[in-house]
Amino acid sequence: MNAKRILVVEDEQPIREMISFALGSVGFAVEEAADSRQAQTAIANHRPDLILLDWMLPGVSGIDYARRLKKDELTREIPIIMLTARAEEEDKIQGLDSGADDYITKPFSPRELVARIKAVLRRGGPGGEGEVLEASGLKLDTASHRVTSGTATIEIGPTEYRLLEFFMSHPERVYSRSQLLDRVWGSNVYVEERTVDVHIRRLRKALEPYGHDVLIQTVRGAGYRFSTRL
Amino acid sequence: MNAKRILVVEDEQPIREMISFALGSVGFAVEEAADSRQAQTAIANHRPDLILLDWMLPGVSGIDYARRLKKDELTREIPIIMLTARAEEEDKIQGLDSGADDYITKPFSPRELVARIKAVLRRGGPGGEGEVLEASGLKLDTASHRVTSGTATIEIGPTEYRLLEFFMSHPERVYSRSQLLDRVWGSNVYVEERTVDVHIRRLRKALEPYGHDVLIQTVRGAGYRFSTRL
DNA sequence: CGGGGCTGTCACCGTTCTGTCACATGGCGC
DNA sequence: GCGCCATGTGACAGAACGGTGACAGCCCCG
Repeated sequence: MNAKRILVVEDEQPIREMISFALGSVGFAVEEAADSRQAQTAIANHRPDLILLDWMLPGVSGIDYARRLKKDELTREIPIIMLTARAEEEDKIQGLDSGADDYITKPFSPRELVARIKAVLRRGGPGGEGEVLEASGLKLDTASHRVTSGTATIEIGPTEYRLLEFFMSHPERVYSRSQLLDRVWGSNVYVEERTVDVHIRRLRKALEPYGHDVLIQTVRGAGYRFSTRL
Repeated sequence: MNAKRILVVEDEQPIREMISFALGSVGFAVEEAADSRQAQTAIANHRPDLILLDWMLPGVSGIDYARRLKKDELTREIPIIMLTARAEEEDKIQGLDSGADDYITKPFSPRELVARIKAVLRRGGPGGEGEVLEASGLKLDTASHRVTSGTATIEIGPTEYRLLEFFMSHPERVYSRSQLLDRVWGSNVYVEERTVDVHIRRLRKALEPYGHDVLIQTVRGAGYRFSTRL
């Protein structure tokens, strides 16, 4: 596989170099840009597979730039990870609104950065768009973000959707609450393990009218499992 | 599951004790160290599962110490959470390449501390590969945590599962009650040896409808054996 | 600023599991 | 056949575990 190209847009040189070094040393092809103009040039030259975008940029702010990228047909599909120094909730929300695929709060470890990048790349990666997961008549269309059973559409919340998507793409395997938190919620989210139970219940409740709730199985003492077998 | 060991490296005694108390009360096994020398000793004695490292330490600074830990082959894999009183950008930058896995800025709540520790520990190993153990038509799938015979799923409790998993991965060999307690229950658990008998019986009872109970054999005066031979 | 959707936490509850006991059963040496 | 001792077995109380309804905070949308 060709090395993935990462474009680092960050105005502070030391940080930029540190990131470049960290990513370069694990095999990514890194390009750097200090502001949105340089970024545009870089994108035009070598379309990156992912953009790391600093929150604070001189001139056009990172968040505005992210919006611009997501509006443009040519760049819309490039995943963006926002780097932000501030951890305030408000920032995070705005960051998500901007269309960023993920965000990382400074300070962060290189390991975490790499992990996030890989995670985001994985999402958009192979199989392209529009994968349809199916099990016992329960269908989940990743492209349209829709869950159906027969002709009926099943309404579920965002978290339940992510949970179901994870389960359906990793069936016949037990996951502990801990692992689910990691894989579905994200690695730097701090919530109670029992919260998983609640979302499992919400998911089951939504699937129950169609009889698909049996697919979500409890493995006492171990976690939960998605399985078509009883 | 064994309690996770946390090593707290912090020179100010009151803070150290507060942290110890907070972690101890939620079930972590806590060890304390006031400086990097004590920390080294503690690590040598009982390899911790995670290190809480104060930013400011007398002598070798926390950040230098973190770098040292991450260089050493033996300690590289131990996750580190840095405790820092200052939130300045400069410190963060330095923190970036110290190799720490997370950062917490003082003051912090015990709750947050615990949550982040759990989150970091969670990242560890996503669990190995799925192995399928088989004997005389009895199948045990470690990935899905399921025991089957033909098309039927055999329902067994957690302890019976662990017991069967142990037996199937160590077949044709006698284990005394004491050894089974050690390998299946855990090394520092106090239970009666006869308890093994009871779980053996429960396991046999569960396997009996499928005729697999003959695989669990009593060796009078020695213990039990899992064997496909009569 | 009030309603509605979503999320994370709790407290409470029923179920399942666990470790022990007491007693039954059974092999073995004498 | 007799006793002895190891093992099998049914019962049980307490603990652990997971299910569930309720609720408060949050944000978004009129």
